[in-house]
Amino acid sequence: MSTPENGGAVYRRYLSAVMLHGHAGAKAVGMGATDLYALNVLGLGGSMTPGELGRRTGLTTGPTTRLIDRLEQAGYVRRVPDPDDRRKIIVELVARPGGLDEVLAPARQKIGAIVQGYSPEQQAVLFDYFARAADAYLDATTELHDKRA
Amino acid sequence: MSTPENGGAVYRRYLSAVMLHGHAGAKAVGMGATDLYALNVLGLGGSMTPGELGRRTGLTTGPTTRLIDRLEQAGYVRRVPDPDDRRKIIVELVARPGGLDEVLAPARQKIGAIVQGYSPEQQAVLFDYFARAADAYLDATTELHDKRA
DNA sequence: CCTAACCTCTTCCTTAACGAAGAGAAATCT
DNA sequence: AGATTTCTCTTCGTTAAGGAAGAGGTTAGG
Repeated sequence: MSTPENGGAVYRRYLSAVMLHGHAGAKAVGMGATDLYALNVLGLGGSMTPGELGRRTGLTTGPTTRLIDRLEQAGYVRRVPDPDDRRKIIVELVARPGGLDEVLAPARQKIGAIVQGYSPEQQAVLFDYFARAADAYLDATTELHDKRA
Repeated sequence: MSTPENGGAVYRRYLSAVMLHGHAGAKAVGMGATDLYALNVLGLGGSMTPGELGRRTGLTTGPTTRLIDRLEQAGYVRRVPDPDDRRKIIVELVARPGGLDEVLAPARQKIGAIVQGYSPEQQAVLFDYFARAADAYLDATTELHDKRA
């Protein structure tokens, strides 16, 4: 069993496994790395314009258009006109049968089973951690992004 | 605060944040997606031959050679001759100052601080979860990989 | 021994993705 | 109203990455 003493190693292994799994899933549905990245950006940031998506993915306008083309053609995303500004377009996620979400679902079920093996109090600790850690990672990611600019 | 009721959403957000952060870090040090993937494979599986690495990354021999070339030139990896079989080469990870690990370190420190905010019993729950979840993800990744073959 | 199998690397070709620059359409400002 | 700014999209050229096929060196089996 793992203890806080070897926590660093345990955590690193966990992170690697998560990243590996995400990447493998993307590959299994024939998706490139930038596409997966963009999907995560949309999942976290909600619907946004191509310009905003390009900014957050670090792409210029040309590749951004084609990134959205790919995602739209694959059915992950939809282009919706902005009612307030007719120059703009809003890119929004779309539930896609047979898509990445379904490919990744088996793993999430396993995780769900693991989590349910804990007591309610323990589960509360886990979910509290998830929420806090997500914020920390998003902060750190923003810093990474700023450093590049 | 998060509760098990909205646990699915919380967890998805957490996963997206982790993946986003890894990808952003890789980009910040000028590393492609496959390179990051290979680094994770090596971190999880330990040193291995180019053939094995190629198999696990889903690459043929040509791109595998150049993948290792890139990683070696960037200082993340080292080629060592296999003492038992002189046809073989062993690729092993190398600690790299200024590399991906250091770029990602600030986030890990934040995570460390979060974890230390919990009681010892709660920390034990977290580390237990990390270990179990890593196994689950690795299993699921293997299944993904097999499905493609 | 000497042939067959194995492992890595090299070479050539194709494909995919990105950046830069500019066109077209719509909103904002004077 | 007219000019400027702001979006998105298109096009062109470049670069990076992957697949296929074969060469060179090494081990294993007849």
